[in-house]
Amino acid sequence: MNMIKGIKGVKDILPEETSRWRLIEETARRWADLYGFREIRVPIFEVTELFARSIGTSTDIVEKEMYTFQDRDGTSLTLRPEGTAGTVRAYIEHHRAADPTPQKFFYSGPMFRHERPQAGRLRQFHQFGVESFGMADPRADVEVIALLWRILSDLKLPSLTLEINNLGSTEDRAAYRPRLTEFLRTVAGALCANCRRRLDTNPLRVLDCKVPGCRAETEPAPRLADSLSDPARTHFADVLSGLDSIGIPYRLNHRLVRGLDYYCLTTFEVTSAALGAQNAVGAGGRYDGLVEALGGPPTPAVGFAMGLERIALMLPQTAYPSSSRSPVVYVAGFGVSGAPAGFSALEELRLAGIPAVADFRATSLKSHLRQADRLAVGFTLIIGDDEVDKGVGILRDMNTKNQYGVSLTSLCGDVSSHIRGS
RNA sequence: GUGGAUGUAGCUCAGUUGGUCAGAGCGCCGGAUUGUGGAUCCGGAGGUCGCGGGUUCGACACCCGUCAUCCACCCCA
Repeated sequence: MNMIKGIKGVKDILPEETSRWRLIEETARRWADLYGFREIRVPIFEVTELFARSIGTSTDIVEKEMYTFQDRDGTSLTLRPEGTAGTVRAYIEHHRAADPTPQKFFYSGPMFRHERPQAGRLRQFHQFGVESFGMADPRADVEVIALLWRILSDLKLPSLTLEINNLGSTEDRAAYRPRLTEFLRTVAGALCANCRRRLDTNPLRVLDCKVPGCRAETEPAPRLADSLSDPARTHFADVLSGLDSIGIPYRLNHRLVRGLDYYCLTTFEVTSAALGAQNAVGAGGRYDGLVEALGGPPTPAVGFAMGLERIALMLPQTAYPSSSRSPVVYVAGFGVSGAPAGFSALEELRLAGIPAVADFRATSLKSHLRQADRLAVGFTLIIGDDEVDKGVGILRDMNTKNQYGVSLTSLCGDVSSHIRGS
């Protein structure tokens, strides 16, 4: 029989790892809460066209990375490759624009992209993200960036850098693009093969190329910053001064270009030197045109997404609680009358709100105590045949080795008073 | 999609130019301790050497193919 294995690039998160995942998710939720974002849960699959229209048809994600399949009626559906599209769709569909309160959402969950797996890159991965709708004010950008920074800082992730850039308005970029393309043609011979191809498809990305030769050649390229309209400049200046005013450190990076088509004005990315090649921990930006492009009212918006497994990868060991003995009672019931009495006691403790465990494989007291030790419980309740005869169990403190008699008829009260006393 | 590295016990890994090389440590189960955990000692279970071909008297080792994993390119969170 063939072993059925997990899908390439899709990982199990085992119990040993879930505590660090909880820490990450709970930290993110707590801060999002503090900043007035409310949780939204949108489907993990949508009509394919939603992603094609929002992310951009010429992006790698849409061109070759989507998990797309046909529904029974022939409709093309896609497993979400990111969270913004679905959130925007829900925002429009439920007429949230008509709600007078701020429409600020956060989400958390799996995303799917058919890429070659490597360190920090999986086919099913998890993102936590936020979207802030309706506010064109630069303080909305700052608020979102601050939230991202606060979450990552709270998690004490090492060597973080926040990079930020101004992409200008859609019109600014349209005006800049031919100027850049014109320049790039003059140095095309010295660029890498990928960049020569990108010259036509997405010239802005050439600026973001990591090949040293390309970087050197494009150094004298005309800068987008020089083609920006006054409103775009002012907006960006206000974002930067906003970050300054609340103490968020950043670095300007005029080469920073996000991969998704919908970004405009502010774009940002937090990277860590502690990761491998895939070093982006979180990223986002403003996407003022997207809601309208998807059939909603003109709506300014900003958001970010962060990669949960990348954070899990770099979360310091000290960040989550070490395994000290927990206030759990292991019930060691053994012998012809002790085993059933132990099983009843186990349930009794649980109903009284006392965490209790047992290993039904163990038959001797020795093997029970070994399991209790492995499970790192604080106490073991020993119930053998002798105890049943006397109507008294033995509660053993696993740290001090002290043992106390507890009445089997008033078990929970006796046990909990000893637990509290320790 | 492209490249490189690696696949031997549950885990981490040895295995010398092909000739008792099917091994160690940890873990697991049991015993020493007939009802008291962690330490020590002793014993035991556990492997189609990723898979399929080929070369050879003989392959865990060499060759070819294949699959998987990891890392990098690309791209991105």
